[in-house]
Amino acid sequence: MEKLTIGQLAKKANVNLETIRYYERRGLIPEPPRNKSGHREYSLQAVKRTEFIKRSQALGFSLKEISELLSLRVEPGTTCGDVKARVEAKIANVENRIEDLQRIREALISMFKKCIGNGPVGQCPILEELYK
Amino acid sequence: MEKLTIGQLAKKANVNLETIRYYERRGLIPEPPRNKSGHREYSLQAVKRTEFIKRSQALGFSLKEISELLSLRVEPGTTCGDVKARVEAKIANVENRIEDLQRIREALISMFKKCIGNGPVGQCPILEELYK
DNA sequence: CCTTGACCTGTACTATGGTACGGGTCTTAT
DNA sequence: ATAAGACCCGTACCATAGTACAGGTCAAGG
Repeated sequence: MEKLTIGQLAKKANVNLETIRYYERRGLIPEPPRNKSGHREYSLQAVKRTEFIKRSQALGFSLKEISELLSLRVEPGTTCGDVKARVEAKIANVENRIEDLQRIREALISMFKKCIGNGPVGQCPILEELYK
Repeated sequence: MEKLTIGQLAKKANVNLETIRYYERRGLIPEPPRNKSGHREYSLQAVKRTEFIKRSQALGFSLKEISELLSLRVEPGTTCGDVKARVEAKIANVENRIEDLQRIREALISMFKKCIGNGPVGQCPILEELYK
């Protein structure tokens, strides 16, 4: 069974070494055994765990939510539906954020159109609208 | 000319009193004159300034960007086009964020569909996909 | 007279997700 | 033998946008 140092794990998982120690402090990565010098010894499982965290982050989950997902995996009595519910909630959350941004986009575009783009800033319709 | 205390300004602009002092430290609100007791004395202009900040924030501008917008108003030689360019950049930025979120949404929905939703968490296709 | 409320200053703390650094130990190669 | 490199721990620092709190002053009302 291959063993990795923290530096090797960081390289394999493509994260900063300090990030690994941070995830350990946050409980996202289990504390690994130590060798006789007190150095952390990781298995290849730790690479997968780290990648899981990164993939979940890329899908919009916070580290707190990721801990919860990881807990689901080990809590007795948890079903697939529990995981599915998290994903469903996240989908709703992402959709809300998209709608907020679309409203913002509309407002910005409407301001943008009002401004001819030349002339002094004193009569800028954009600033006037923002400034009331 | 009506004068407002910091508390009255906070109430009128619907923000926390500490937020006003924070904006002053950040240079977003000019330091107002003081009365004989050293208390800040605001004009009604300060309400407008605070509302400008809040409106701009709601459109996705950071406090740093808002300071820049405010500086444009007073820098000599600034044109309306300078403001317009900021808005255009922000529109592009918002559109990018929308696209990112839409990709995330698609990925989440595809995971969601793969999961039947019953059965133990051990075989959950969502966790399997994330965990690789 | 003295308490209450609103203000003052400066600093610390919140959340989020890390990153950096100082000082110490341990292994490995030259 | 010793210097380099990787690791250890604990703490401080980064950005963002505030919020809270301690300890002090001041004016007005009961």
